[in-house]
Amino acid sequence: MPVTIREVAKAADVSITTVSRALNGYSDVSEETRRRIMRVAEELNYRPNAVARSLVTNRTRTIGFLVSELSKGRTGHYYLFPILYGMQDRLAELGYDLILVSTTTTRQREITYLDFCTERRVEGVVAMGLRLDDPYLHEIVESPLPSVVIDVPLLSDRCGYVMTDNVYGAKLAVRHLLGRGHKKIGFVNGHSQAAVSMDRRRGYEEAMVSAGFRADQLPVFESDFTLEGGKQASEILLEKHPELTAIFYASDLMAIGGLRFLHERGRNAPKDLAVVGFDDVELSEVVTPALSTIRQKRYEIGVTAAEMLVEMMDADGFPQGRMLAPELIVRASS
Amino acid sequence: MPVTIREVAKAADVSITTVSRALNGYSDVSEETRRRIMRVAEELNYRPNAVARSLVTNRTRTIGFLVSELSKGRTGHYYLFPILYGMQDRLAELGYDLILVSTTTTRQREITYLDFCTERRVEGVVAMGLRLDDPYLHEIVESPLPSVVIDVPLLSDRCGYVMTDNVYGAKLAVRHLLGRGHKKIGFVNGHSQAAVSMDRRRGYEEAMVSAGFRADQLPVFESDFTLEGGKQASEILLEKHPELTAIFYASDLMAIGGLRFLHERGRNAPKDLAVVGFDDVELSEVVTPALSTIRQKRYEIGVTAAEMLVEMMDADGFPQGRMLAPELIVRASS
DNA sequence: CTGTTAGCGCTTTCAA
DNA sequence: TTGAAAGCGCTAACAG
Repeated sequence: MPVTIREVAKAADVSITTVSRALNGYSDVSEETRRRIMRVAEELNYRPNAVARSLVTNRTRTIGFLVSELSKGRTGHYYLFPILYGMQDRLAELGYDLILVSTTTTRQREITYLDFCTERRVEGVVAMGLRLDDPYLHEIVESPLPSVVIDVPLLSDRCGYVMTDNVYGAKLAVRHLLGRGHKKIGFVNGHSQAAVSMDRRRGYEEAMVSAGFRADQLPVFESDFTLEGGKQASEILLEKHPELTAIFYASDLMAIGGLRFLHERGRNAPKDLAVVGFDDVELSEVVTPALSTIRQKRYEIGVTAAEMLVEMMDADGFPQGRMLAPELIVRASS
Repeated sequence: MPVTIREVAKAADVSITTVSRALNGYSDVSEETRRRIMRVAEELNYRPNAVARSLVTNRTRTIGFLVSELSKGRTGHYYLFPILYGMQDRLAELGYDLILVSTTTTRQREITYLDFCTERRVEGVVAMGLRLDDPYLHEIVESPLPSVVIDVPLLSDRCGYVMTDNVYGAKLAVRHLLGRGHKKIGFVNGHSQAAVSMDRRRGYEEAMVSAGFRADQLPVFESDFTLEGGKQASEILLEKHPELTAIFYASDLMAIGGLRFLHERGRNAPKDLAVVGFDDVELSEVVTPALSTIRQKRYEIGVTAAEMLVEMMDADGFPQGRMLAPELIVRASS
């Protein structure tokens, strides 16, 4: 059993109250006593029991991290890791820890998201990977628990969001292709239940319309964000629109699927088709040809989510929606 | 503020003890009382405070999850996600939750792994991504806290491990290639500070020696597990040993790098070079040509780690080393 | 079968 | 500048 505050007090010959004050940096302790207590605590290797402290302060400094249904073989984790790291790093600095909120709550009794957080006295939640038709989405957004969702622009009383400015990102991609002289630019979108899909489509359409194309005649195909999906989408889209000289994909994985499709047909990017993706996952830099893409600042998204949440919790800040600027990365594929 | 047990007791007109007993499923409560209490608890939407419970039971049902230095742009997360899911799923069933143990402990004051776990009263730890020269490794293995490490065969008083039988896996790969008629089989290994590298090399060597080759003349090159590393390794190894007709890579990512190298040179697997990887990450199925590989049962590794740890914690089981059998997956690249 | 009592380890009034 | 005492919400003897 670990050392308790009582043992430290006894060894330092003071009351536990004084130990508590000394160790928590209160000013009303004489320097001499403080030093003695610190020394004793050190010698005994004392570690305050966070559980006991939480019970009295009513603060657990615990943040829930929820990734929806990711266990089901989704490929989304190629995208989310840097976000997680950004969150974790910043939260550690701010003195918070992350606990994973299981979505496959197969515990003895079924337990909801909010029940879990209530029992554990989780102070706030960051959620990602949520589809618009995800049953959790509503629960999280409407819950009184402070929360931040990634990539879903829903604001409520206690829920903010962080995401990339996808409309702008898509425009960057299209303008880049237009600038390269392309006129026939297709778009392979992600599934319709992702909020980002709508924005990326809008960005694509607006940029194309600005360039003089008719919105209702744009070559668009809806896929599912995966590599395989991107491959199939490319085939279908190019069959229907053989005149295309460029395709913008709403994810790197789909774009890589496109590259693969081309390769299988003995064709190549950027010669036969210019290819631009979205996300800038690690893979994009190393595929052949290296993939041009719209970089999302994923680590920063994580950091921002962390700070926003803590501000809601600690400083009574109200929920905000924050858009981070993406960045065009030109590589070999376009 | 959430509802407390006291309020439930008052509303149900019993003592808090009885409420506790009823809700925790003790038998010494009359059916009628129990039902009444359950109903009241339900109505009030009562959720027991896990913090308070932990303080008295001295159990937090919290497991630490440590991934070493993964934030530093490592590509290891392609591998580890399914392990995490396996753990999380099984631990949820067993009534435990995962808390992330930050390795970049930039908190106000520096705090070690063990300090963190002590303060949070973490009951056990699963660690992965540990290099043999990782400073955490020693600390974890020697710590009195029950722990399980993934992919490092170090056993101690309180630390067990789970990993794939890498020697066997490598042998499967080599035998497969031998069976296809290959005689000149090279090996691209991961970095030397990974325990799995040693085993995979041993498996390769033993299989080759069994087939009549001399151990000291085998074409081996040490790389770093990454795609880019695998690409470079392929170039170097093939330059030095142009006679090779097959290469076995110690990771899928490196093998994919190999495929890419071939492609850039206008050559192809399996015609010009048979390629086999290790891990069976999601990507391997969708690259072209689809990658033959040694499948690690990653979800099962996670499940096993969870069960082993819980057995150490709950049932006073002693630490074990567990090897899971890998599986040869033959696809197009060989 | 139920209630009383005594803590778990800590923080926080309130007095001294 | 220090200590005594109360109590956070719960479980667990021990009586009755």
